[in-house]
Amino acid sequence: MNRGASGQPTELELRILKVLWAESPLPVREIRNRLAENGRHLAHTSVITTLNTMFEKKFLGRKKQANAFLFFPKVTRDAVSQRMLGDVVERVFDGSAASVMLSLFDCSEIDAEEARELRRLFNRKIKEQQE
Amino acid sequence: MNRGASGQPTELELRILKVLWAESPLPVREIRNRLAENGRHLAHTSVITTLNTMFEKKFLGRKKQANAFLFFPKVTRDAVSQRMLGDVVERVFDGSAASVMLSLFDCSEIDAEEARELRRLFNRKIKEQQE
DNA sequence: GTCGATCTTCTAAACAACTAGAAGATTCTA
DNA sequence: TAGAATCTTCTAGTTGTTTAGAAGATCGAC
Repeated sequence: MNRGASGQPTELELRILKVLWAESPLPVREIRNRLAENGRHLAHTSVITTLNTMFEKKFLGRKKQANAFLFFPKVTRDAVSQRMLGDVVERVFDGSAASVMLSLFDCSEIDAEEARELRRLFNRKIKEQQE
Repeated sequence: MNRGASGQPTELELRILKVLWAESPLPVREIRNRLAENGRHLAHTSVITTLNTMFEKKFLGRKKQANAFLFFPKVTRDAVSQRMLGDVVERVFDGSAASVMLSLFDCSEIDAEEARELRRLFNRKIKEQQE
């Protein structure tokens, strides 16, 4: 079993998805430019190859316009995020969401606004569970 | 750049680390048995090969006992968890821990006990930030 | 119609993860 | 000491990701 068998997008695939989540559909050249802006410089054909495998994996759709293809996402950002996070929760934290949150607490910045927002959510959840 | 350049343990490597975090040092045969108990059946030499690459990556240490090696972790569970989670937070959620928590809220079970514990942590954090 | 620009498909190289066989070394036992 | 068991190192095949060149198709300009 290869690690890629998990069905998660790879590092480059995720970058491409991010480009297309921000704006789509886009032609190859445009996607290539956005990647370059993010510091990822690739040959035109390298981008095409990756886009084609993503198309085969059903991560992307495409439609022909004139002579060129336009690509667009077939998966939502939320769905992918959930899956990738869920994968780590499962594999690394043995499925315990609470452990993940504790871990996040230690190593990341959460500003006052966010902290209040999250506390509110917990309050609601605790109330719900008391019903 | 290959995705492996991230320095994170791969799927199999993580499984092996988990075995050794639970008990160490252990000889190859024992590690192999524990993996098999978890549904991962591998040839003896496959396990050795992987252990050796993990040794080269400094994930593991080893010491000779009689004719065999005993392997033990050189990285803590907390450190690896933090790094792997941090990687996803960065790559998928653009560094926003709050987004991750919101996402966790939607898709995972958090029981009443945990919810109260987490609320308590948020309360403390909010107080700290008010100072 | 031809030339050049642009787009695609086909092919393939490099590398890492995973897998495991063959062969050599060591130790244990009879 | 001979043979069996066990352990290691060496080697190598398969697959997936990333990278990109070569060659063919298409379109616009002149």
